[in-house]
Amino acid sequence: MSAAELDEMIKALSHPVRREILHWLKQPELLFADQEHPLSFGVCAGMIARQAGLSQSTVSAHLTTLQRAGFLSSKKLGQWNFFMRNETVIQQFIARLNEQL
Amino acid sequence: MSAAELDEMIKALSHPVRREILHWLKQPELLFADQEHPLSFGVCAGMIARQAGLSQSTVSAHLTTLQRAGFLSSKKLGQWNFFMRNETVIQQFIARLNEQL
DNA sequence: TCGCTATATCGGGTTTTAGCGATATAGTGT
DNA sequence: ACACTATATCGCTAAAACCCGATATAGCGA
Repeated sequence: MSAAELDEMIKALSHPVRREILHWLKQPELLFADQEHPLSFGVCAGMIARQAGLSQSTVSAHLTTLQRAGFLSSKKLGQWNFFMRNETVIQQFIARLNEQL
Repeated sequence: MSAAELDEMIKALSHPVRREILHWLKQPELLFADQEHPLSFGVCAGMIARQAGLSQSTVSAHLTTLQRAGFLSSKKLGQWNFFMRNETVIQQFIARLNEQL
């Protein structure tokens, strides 16, 4: 993980809504049990937008930010885009922060 | 550590210069060995400014941000203000991030 | 094809952040 | 008191981030 990548990751976490999204996706069954598609695919963007209470475009941008930083991966199925946490990256980030800080 | 405090801490880390400052202060003897005052007091603002290569006022603001977030503490001696890392807070922050994220 | 849904991207207005020089505050030494 | 040093704060401009509605893209179903 380069310094530039670390920078992008920390910036991605510097917005409370993005941290919330990451947190929600830790246990999707708590908040998104009503999703029509299996949660094993991830959680689709619309449900996350509804939970956040922000506009669709705003939340889409937040998801893009989290994905670009590497914290989320996405899987496109039909017209839906499902997002899930990238646990490996998250752990690497914490470890890197631990030694870098 | 409240959610608002965590937010302030992450925002404080979201600027690369502020992360560098924290890093420099981890082993002050590597970069600030020429300080006239004992490094046990911390590192004075002027030396940090010189190292950062930014204006005095800008670096002073960065130091204030880091201090408000709790990452740095300062000790005023005469006309100098010495800054040092608050290791306890830094470790608490990492731990909190680990469980929150 | 047409209409509907889900999502991404664009354009623009508002807010926040970063940087600087100038100034204020305060300590030091003469 | 005066000059000098160290640092914080102010006032400002520039850049970045945030949010929204509107539009574009693409899949789905009739």
